[in-house]
Amino acid sequence: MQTISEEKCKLVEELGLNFEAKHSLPPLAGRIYAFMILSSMEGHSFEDIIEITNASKSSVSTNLNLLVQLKFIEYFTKTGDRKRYFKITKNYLRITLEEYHESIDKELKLVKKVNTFNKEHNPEKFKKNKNLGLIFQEYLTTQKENLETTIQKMIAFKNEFDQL
Amino acid sequence: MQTISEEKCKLVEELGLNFEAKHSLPPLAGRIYAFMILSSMEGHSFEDIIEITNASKSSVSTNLNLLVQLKFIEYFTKTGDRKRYFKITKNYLRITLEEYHESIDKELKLVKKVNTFNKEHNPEKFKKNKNLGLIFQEYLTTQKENLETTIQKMIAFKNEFDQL
DNA sequence: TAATTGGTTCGGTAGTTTCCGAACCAACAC
DNA sequence: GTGTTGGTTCGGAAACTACCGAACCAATTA
Repeated sequence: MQTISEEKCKLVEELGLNFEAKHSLPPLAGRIYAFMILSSMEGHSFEDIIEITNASKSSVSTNLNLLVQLKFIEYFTKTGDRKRYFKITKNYLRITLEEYHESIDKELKLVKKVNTFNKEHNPEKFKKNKNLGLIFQEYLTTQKENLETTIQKMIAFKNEFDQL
Repeated sequence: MQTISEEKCKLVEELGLNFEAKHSLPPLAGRIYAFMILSSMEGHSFEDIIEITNASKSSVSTNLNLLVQLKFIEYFTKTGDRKRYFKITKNYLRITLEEYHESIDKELKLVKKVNTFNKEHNPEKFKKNKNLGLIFQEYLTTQKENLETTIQKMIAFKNEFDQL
């Protein structure tokens, strides 16, 4: 029976809630993901995760598969061992950023649409709020650009790292 | 019976879903808020909103009060008229940004906690991922700073505007 | 062959969310 | 007083979500 320290347990809950909210995942998926982030790279078996999360086989199966599908985690096998071992993907930070990027891009497009709509249909309101609207739009653009350069940085670092 | 154009109707749905997700609001609250953003500043009565959203009195009441409490919308009255008229608050963009700020601040604190934890408990993993982790942390810091300057800009503009 | 292991699929259930209608309340009109 | 208007509160229904257990399947072992 595997146990984890109380400190880790608490952090798993906190992180889990965060993932749940940020990526709209089911609670169990959030906890599994959080646990993986706080663990050594070696990989955890299906059974390990059942024990640690205190959840059923079926729930763990469903949520592991979900996380794999979303590329947050991946699994590997060992020769002469039918088990699958799970760990976070090497790219999990980049994937997170790419999700953020998509989200902000969507919001930016919406804001532009709204501005166009109001400019046409509520011209007085648009004039009054024009500058605030533009400040907001500018903010989103900056955030998006920062995301893009960060993603580039990560990719660059990854390449450099893999050369070693 | 008040009706709105199909174009506006579609945009309300799209924007509504976005608010729902970004601020974790009930769907109806999201739609009401979206509708307000796309309307003239004049204010809409309780009844207007019932007709436009095709929702019940009770649901509209609940969700209007929620939006007021969250300061996304506000209401005013007219002398000799018992009705309340609702419109988005002047600060709704700033409030949105402040919500984002709180959220990113929370995430940044968590990331730092996780880095500290892994540094102590999974030193090899930490060393491997150190740079990626720091890039991520740096990204969050930049986003937070951008939010802060944007909020300042909005406040500054607001003051300037009110002087007129 | 049968038994075990590792994991998936399916049906159902408990819990939660969102909404509604009916009853209600307060203010005003008659 | 009674009736109407503007809005709130409460109980419950419908829909959705997250999870579980049991049955199942496929690969391996005996």
